[in-house]
Amino acid sequence: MLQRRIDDHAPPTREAMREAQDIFYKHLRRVGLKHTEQRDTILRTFLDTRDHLSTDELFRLVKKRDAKIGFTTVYRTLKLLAECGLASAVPFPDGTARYEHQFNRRSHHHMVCTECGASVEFFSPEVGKLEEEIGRKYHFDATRHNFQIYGICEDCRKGSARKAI
Amino acid sequence: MLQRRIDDHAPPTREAMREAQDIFYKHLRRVGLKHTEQRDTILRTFLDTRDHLSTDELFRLVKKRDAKIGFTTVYRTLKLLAECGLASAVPFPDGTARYEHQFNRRSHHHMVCTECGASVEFFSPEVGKLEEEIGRKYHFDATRHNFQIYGICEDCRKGSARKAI
DNA sequence: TTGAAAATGAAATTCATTTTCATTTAGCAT
DNA sequence: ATGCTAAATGAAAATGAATTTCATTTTCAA
Repeated sequence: MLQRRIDDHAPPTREAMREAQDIFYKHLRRVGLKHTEQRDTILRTFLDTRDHLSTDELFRLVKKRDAKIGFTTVYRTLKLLAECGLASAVPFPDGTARYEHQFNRRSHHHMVCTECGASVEFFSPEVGKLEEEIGRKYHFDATRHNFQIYGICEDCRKGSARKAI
Repeated sequence: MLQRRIDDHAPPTREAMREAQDIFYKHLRRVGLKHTEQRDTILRTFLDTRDHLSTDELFRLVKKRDAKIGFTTVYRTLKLLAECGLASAVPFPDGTARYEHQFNRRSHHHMVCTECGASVEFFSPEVGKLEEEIGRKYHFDATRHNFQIYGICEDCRKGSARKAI
């Protein structure tokens, strides 16, 4: 199931898309890989989607644009995107690996509803500060963090309240 | 590989062990399940170990105490322990599900070294406060959270510095 | 244009997790 | 104590996501 995702981000501008492609192809050249149409399609599809995608979900979306692209290629491209920082894995409680785009995004975190699976983004600069502080305190060279809050969202709370009447 | 784990917690006292068993067996009775020797052995083994255990790792430890206990039983018991709050899953970057004990533990978080996989616990009451605040702000009934910092630990930093010379 | 290196995608493999099922056990009622 | 019934057990099979293999096709630099 596609994860519903609530945030306040606009879709990527043509400009941003271009920049992301640039980053991707620079990365490919750096590690001696080639520029292909499939990789292009996969990158675009990924950037056009705001949800947290599993490999399989991205694969389905990619197939709509080019039915000949295989799962394996999507899988490998997603890894490349993660390598160059355009995507990053978000651990979700359903066990599958999900990716979100990382390019041009404010540092953010997620609230995940354990009932319906919806995830709501939130922004809290404090969390970033904590990362720094704690890294310093423990002599840990902190590069990134992960913060999720689990609970029941308003909709589900109302839903089950209604049922209870 | 067993995750090295650095924290400042003492092994469980006989007292704490007893209390945990009590919680477990009350839970079993509540849901109409039975008290068995296998479950007892598994609980004890789990509590005696401070590391973050995957099901398979716990299984290996349990086998040392009673070679006849099967993987399936460990797997199912671990789920029961999670149900009654004695264990909880910690999402690790290696993809496998890992559990830690939750009984009588302060709320804590993890720093994970992306190089050697070691995890260091830290305590930060601020994180709990953030959970509350944010839940209130977004009308989200927050029940728990997850906070991990990724980076390079001091040992690995020294190690690679040495290599570079 | 051409050839070497890389990419592709279907299929096979791996591996953790979960389920099935025949057998054994716990614990309640007698 | 004894029998009974629901639950527990554990070996094996099933599942399903992640990863690898390999024969074929494509890219791109010379």
